[in-house]
Amino acid sequence: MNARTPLLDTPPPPKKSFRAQMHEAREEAIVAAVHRLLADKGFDAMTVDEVAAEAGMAKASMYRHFSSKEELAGAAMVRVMSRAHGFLSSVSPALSAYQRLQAVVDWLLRAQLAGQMPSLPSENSSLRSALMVNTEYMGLLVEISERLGAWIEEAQAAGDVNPELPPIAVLYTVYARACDPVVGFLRGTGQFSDDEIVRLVMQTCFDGLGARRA
Amino acid sequence: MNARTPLLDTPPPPKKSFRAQMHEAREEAIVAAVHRLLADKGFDAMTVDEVAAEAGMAKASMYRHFSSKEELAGAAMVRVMSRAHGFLSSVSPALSAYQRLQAVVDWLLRAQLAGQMPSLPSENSSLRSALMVNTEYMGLLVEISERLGAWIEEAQAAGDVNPELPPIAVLYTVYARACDPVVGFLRGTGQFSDDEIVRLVMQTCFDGLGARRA
DNA sequence: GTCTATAAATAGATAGAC
DNA sequence: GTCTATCTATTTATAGAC
Repeated sequence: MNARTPLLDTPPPPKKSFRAQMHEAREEAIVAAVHRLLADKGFDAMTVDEVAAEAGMAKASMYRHFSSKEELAGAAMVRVMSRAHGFLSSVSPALSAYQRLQAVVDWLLRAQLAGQMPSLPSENSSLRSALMVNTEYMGLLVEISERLGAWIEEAQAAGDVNPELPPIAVLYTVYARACDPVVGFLRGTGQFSDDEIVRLVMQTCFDGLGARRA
Repeated sequence: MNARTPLLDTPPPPKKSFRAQMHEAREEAIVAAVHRLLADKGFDAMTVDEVAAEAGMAKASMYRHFSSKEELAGAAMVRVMSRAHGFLSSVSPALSAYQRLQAVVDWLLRAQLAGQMPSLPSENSSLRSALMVNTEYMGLLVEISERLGAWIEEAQAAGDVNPELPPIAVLYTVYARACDPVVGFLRGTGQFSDDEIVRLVMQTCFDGLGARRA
């Protein structure tokens, strides 16, 4: 395909009717509600009645947009992954790979503190299989993983990340910060500010519990 | 109280009727089923019908032993805490505090790998409040926390655990290994043995992701 | 004490009027 | 397209016979 035919790639970009805008606004309200409830109580405990109530519409109307609870959660997860992807793109390439990874963990922890990190069900769930066949979700997941994977190998080559660790283990450890219960535990004590919590968890994540002897 | 009056502390220890033994055996079957299902799918997704089926009895019979789903989960959690408490008591006092903490994390990770670690619901759950008023559970939790807390401070005094970290943060980080999703992720790849998974997670836990420079 | 049968409430999902 | 009203299945929990 020729680069001189952009119309074929982006047909009518600023051509949204009023109805279409309303449609998107309502869908956004639904996804936002799912996003919040998913972070608040998880997929199993979330009910579609709650979602409809929080989105401010009738349940049947909601089902015109999304045809199942799994699809609702999928849309919310795509939103989360989109934001993560957007953040990755915003990280300054001037930073070292190690610093970029730290920025990612920082972002994940702050997103969790802000109540924006959905808690997915423990494996063996209907949601897991629904997400696996969600091409938009999986595409974002793969792209994020590849980008982070490259950063990890770069940081290992630079001697900043322990080169003995398999990159996949480092990647999963970074991902796991998105649902690290230590964040909630520490906040529950009431002894720490959000900044302190982020600092503590980041320190244990990158430096470990053990003392670093000189 | 005099040490020469043990009967007052342990009234009729080996005085169990056959019926009482059957009673306990059935209760154990129930708790074991809850334990397994809780680890498998979590509290919200677990149904009492499943528990009764797996325990091999009618649901109504089960309700004679435990009067609610929360109580079922509470009993299973008490069992988990009892095992943890028993493990703590079995750790050799000859080990350094740091080594004892490592033994605890090792035990938690292997328990999770064996599918014996219940996944509790994300805060704001009926189970949380039920556990908070379960005196047996809370008593075990406090005792375990105090013992681990002492080990942590001892390890910090010895210069083995980073003394800049608040002990409570170290404690929570240790606890969190019981539900670390990295374990399941790594197993899902099929690339690592259980021993390798334990080694990798323990390394990231105690040494962090960052390289340890000489 | 254990069972079968059932109640009572709630879940996800749809019908059909407007 | 949105709503009210409803369906169907499932869930927690109990009644009552044995």
